[in-house]
Amino acid sequence: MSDTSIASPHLFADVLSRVHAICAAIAAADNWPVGIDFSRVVVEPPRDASHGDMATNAAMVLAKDAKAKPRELADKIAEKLREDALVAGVDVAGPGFINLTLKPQVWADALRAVLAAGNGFGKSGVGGDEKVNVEYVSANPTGPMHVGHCRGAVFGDALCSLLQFAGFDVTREYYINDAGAQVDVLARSAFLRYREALGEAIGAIPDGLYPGDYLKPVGEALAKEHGDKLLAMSDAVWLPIVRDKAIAMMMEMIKGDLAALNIHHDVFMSERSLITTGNNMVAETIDYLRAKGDIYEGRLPPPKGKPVEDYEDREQSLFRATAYGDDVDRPLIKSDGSYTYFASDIANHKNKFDRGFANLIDVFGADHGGYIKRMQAAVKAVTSGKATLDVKVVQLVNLLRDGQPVKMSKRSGDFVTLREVVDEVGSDPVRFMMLFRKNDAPLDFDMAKVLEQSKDNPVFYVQYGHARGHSIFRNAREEAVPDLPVADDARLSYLRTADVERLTDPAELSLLKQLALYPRMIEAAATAHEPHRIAFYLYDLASEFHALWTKGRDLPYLRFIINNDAEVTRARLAMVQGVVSVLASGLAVLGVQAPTEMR
RNA sequence: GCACCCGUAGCUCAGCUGGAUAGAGCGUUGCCCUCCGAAGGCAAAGGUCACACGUUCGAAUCGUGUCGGGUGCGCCA
Repeated sequence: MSDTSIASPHLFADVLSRVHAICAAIAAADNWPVGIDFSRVVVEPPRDASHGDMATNAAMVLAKDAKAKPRELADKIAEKLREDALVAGVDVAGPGFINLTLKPQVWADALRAVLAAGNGFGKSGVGGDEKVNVEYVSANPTGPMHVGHCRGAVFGDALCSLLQFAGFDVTREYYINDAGAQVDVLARSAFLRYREALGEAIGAIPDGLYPGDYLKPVGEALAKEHGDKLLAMSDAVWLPIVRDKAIAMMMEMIKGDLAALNIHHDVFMSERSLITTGNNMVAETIDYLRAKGDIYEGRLPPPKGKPVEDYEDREQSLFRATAYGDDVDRPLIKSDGSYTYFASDIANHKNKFDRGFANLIDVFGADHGGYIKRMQAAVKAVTSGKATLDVKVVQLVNLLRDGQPVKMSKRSGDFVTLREVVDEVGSDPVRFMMLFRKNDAPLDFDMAKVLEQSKDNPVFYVQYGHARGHSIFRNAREEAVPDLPVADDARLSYLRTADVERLTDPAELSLLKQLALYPRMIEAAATAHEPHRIAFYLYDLASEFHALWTKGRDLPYLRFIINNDAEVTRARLAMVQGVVSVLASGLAVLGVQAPTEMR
C-alpha cells in the first residue's frame, strides 16, 4: 500500500487501488480461494454527503467468495484503511459499506493536482492508445445538412474528443453513400440545373428530383466547365460526369456545414471507391463470407407490416445474419445485379478492421435503429468476432422557437438546414444543447431559449461560470493581487504557490470535491461512450461555483477577494482557477468555447 | 405480427454499468435582493421509478411477462 501523502490526480482510482491492496493482503493472510474477482469493488462518492467522502462496497462484494460475513470483513478492511495516510475516519455502515472521510489535506492536494495539470486535468490513460474508429454523420451527398443530422454530428465529434482525452487513438470517419440510386437522382437533378444555367427554361422541378436551390451552383459549374457539350451526350455518358461533379460539390458543402460546427473528419470513405478502386472490396468481402459458409442461395418470406408493392419472390444470395444474432438473413445483391447498401457497408466495416481497428463505433439516426443487429452480425462474421461494434443511436431533435415548432424552409428543399440554425444561434449553443441530453432520448432545441442569458439556459450558465472566474481574476488584479498574471500559463504557475490549505470552509471543500470527481467522470463517460455526462457534470460544477459566489454576498468572509488578507485571497483564486481550468477542459472536450467575459 | 429504443415529481430530464432515505431545472407556494458581475438567493410542497413476478445481502438499474409511446421491418440509404 502506498503511504504517500500526495493524492494522485485521479483520487478515486488511487483510493480504489489502496482498497484493492488491502483486500489482497487480507486474502493472502486468510487463505481466500484463489481467483476471486475484485473487479466489482468500486470506490464512489456516497449519495449522501453525511456518509463521508467516499464509500466502498468491497466487503459486500467479496464476502461470499471469501466465505466471510460482510460486516466482519468490512471491519477488517476498515481497520487497515485507518492506517492510510489519506484517511481521517472510517466507519462501517448498513449491510457492509465502508465509509471513508478523508483528511482535508486530500482536497488541497486535489486542487494542487488540477493546478499542476491545468486544462489537461482529467486526461486519462484508460484508452491505452488503442485504436478506435468512430463513423458519424455519413449524410448522403445529395444536399446540405439539415438539423436532423446535426445531433449525430455533434455527438460523434464530442465522443471522439472524449475518447482522445481518455487516451484512445481515435479516427473520425465519414462514409460517403455515393453508390446508390440516390446519387443518380442527384445527377439528374443537377443536369436540369445545368440546362437552366445554359439559359433553358426548366419550369418546375419534376417529382422525384431534388428541388433545392443548392444545386444551381452545380449546374453553373458544369456549364462553365463543359459549355453545352453535355447536351449532345447520351445519359450513360453524361451521368457519371455530372454525378461525380455534383457529389464533389455536395461534399464540399457538407464539409463547410460541418466546419461551421467545428467538426472535421480524418477519413472520408467513399462507398463507390470500395467497388471501383483497385480490387472490388465488396466482391472480395462477399467471396470471403461465401468461403466461410455465411452466404447461401435462398428465399426470404415477404416482409411483415407494410406491404411491399414490388415484392418478388426470388432466390438470391443471402448473408446468414441469423447465425450472428440477427432476426432474418439479409440480401446482398439486388435483382438488377448491383450490391445492396448493406453489402457495401459490410465491406466498409471489414475494411476498417483490416486497417487495424478492433474497436468500431457507428453513430446512427433513430430511423436506422433496425439496422443495428445486422451490422453487428456482419462485423462478427467478417472479423471472426475479433472486433466490437458499438452502435450509438441519436434520437430526433424537435426544433422550436419560443416553444413553437419551427416552420420548414422552402429555399433549401423542404427542411431547415444546419447552416441556418448555426448562423442564427452560433455553434456553442447547438453543440452544448445537443449533448445536454442522453443520446437515446428525444431532444427539444429552442432557438430562442438557447440565447437567453439566464440560469435557465444551461449553455449560458456553464460558459458564464468560466467567464465569472475570469471576472474574479480581473477584480482581484485591481483590488488585492495586482501581480496576478493575465496569461493562463503564468497565472496557473503563480497560483500553484498559493497556500491552498487555507481553504477550510465546508462550501469550499465541497467545491474542491466536485473538482476531484472530474477524472473519474471522464473515464466513466469514455467507457460508456456517453459524452452527455460531461455536459451534466459541467452544469453541476458551474452551479456549485455560482452558489459559492452568491454565498459571499451574505457572508463577506466567504468572498473570493479579501482585501486585507492576501494569503486567503490567493488560496481562493487558486480554487477559482481550479474551477476555471476544469470548466475549460470539459468545454473543450465538448467543442464549446470557454469565454473569458460575456458582457 | 416481429425486433430495437423509451416509460422516474404537474412539465423537461439526470441518476455515475446493482448500493444506503431516488435528484436537478422549470412551474407552484413562502421569504430574501444597497454587497467580488442580482443576466438572482434561500426554503417548502410535490414519487407505488408504468405494472407484475423473478435473480440477491441490496433493483429505477439485471431477467421474464403485461400495458403504453416512438422507430424500423428484401432489391432505400
